[in-house]
Parts: sequence; structure tokens; C-alpha cells
Amino acid sequence: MNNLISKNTKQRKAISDLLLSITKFSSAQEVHNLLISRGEKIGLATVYRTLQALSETGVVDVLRNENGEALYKACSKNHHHHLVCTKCAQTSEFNTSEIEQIMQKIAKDNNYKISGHVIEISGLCKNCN
Amino acid sequence: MNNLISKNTKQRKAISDLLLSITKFSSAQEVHNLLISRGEKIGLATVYRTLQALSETGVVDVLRNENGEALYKACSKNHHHHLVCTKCAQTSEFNTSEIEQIMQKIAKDNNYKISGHVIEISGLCKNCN
DNA sequence: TTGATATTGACAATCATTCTCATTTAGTAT
DNA sequence: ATACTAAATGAGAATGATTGTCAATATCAA
Repeated sequence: MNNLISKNTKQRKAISDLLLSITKFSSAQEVHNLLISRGEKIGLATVYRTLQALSETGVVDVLRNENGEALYKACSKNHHHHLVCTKCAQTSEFNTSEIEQIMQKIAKDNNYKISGHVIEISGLCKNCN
Repeated sequence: MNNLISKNTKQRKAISDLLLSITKFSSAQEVHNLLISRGEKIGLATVYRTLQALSETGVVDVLRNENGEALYKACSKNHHHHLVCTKCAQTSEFNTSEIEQIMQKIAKDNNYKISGHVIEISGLCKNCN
């Protein structure tokens, strides 16, 4: 599970390029399908491995859909959270220091030594509303 | 996926009773194992179905571990969020109107018609700290 | 008690994800 | 450029959680 990335392969480039062009969180299989439909020759296992490796480096974000499947998307490198459209699956990022402070406070109030937090807002985006 | 509960069976009672006695989110298989070790006769599929049904009624909460597996636990009926200990997996609940308001505001700022939100804080609990 | 229907359980089936391992490739030193 | 070594790939098998199937059983109302 500890995937270092030490060589540049055309498969990785293809995946990275694709990630930059998609606008919604996509599963490994979806990414694979998109690559195949673009004419890339790439194995499914490679897509799984690469997305995992990229997520470990923080280059891509991961979240889980309601079935527990992993979804990936290239995001801004800095800390942020997501708004996810329940209809079209598009996402927006947000990030406020106010929330970060509240998270710290709640952890403190509950005697937790905080190591991380996840916030996700779901609803209908502007286009689907 | 639409499980109504219309009959009271001993299996459901056993599961409900067990849920009240556990203090951490547990997978369907863990719940099944606990029931078996208590001497209950119950099938794994029944545990899966019942936990799913109970979660749909809101009697139990569901969250996903890092592998995407569903974990269940009986929680307070009202709206709340969780602090999860990364070491012992115990959880605490929290709930502040301040956060709820901020969620509304962020959704509005991003032109989302909000339908829900998930917040989870992870860290070391008092005992593990 | 009986009947209609919900529920159960054993097992098969599904499906995402991971593993295996022989083959290929990138990057470096010669 | 050539050779070498470790990393990476890909095809397919294997894993493991979850769901589906369906005959047998249990609940509950009449």
C-alpha cells in the first residue's frame, strides 16, 4: 500500500492528463473507461495503483460514494472541503479559517487530540437547482 | 434497498440489543461475530439486511472506514456529528448550531441548495491520548 | 388455528479492489 | 548508444464485502 512514484511512464502521464480534464470525482473504473475511449492502452490494475499512489502524494483527492467506492479528482493542493452536487456530481471546494477553528475547539472540548477532519456538503449545484 | 420493518423477530431484537451494548462503530461481520459468540443463531445476510434497514430508519448511524466498509452504531436520534478515535475507534458525538449555520452559509455562498452535510473529526480520544 | 406475507438462512453470485508474476520499460552508469 | 537494474505494467486469478435467490420458517391479524 506504500506506492512510491519514481519513474515517469506514459500510463501515468495519461492518467494525470485525464484527471486535469475531468470535473467530477470519478471511480478508478470510470477513469479507466475514459482512458480506453481516448485510445490509451492501459490496464485496469495500473489505473487503480496509480490513482492510489497519486492520492498518497496529495495530488488527487479521494472520497467515497454511498456504496463505499473510491472516487478520485485532481484538487487544489491546499487544505479544503467539498460541496458535492447530488444530481450531477460536480464539486466545488471551500475553506474557511472559521471552520478550522471550530474543529479545533470541538476537539479540545471533547478531549481529543485532533489529527484531521472531513467535511462534505451535499445538495443541488447552481446548474441543477 | 427499501427495507420496511413490519415484524418483530428474535433476530432483530438480538441485533438491536447488541447495538445498544457496543461502544464503537462495527461492521456487519463484526456484529455477526459478536452475536454468534453470544450464542445467537443468526445468518450473516440477516445481519446485513437488518443493519441496513435500521440505518434507513435512522435508528443507527453508518460511516465508512478507510477501506470503504460500512460501520454501524446506535446513536442519538437527533442530528449530530462524530469524533472518531484513530486508535481505539471509540466515538463521541457533537452538535452545535454554529456549525449548522456555517454549513448553510457556505452552501448559499456557493449557490448550492443544501440537502445534507457530513462532518467527522479524527484524532486520539482522552483515553488513548 | 389459519392464512397471507414478511423474514430468515444457506449458498451462490456480484463487483470493486488487490495480488501474482512474467514481461516490459525508464533511468542510470558504462 | 548499450547494458543493467529496479520499477512499472498488464492479464488474469484471487480476495472479500455485500447482495441476490429461493425454499423453509415465523409473525401477526382475523
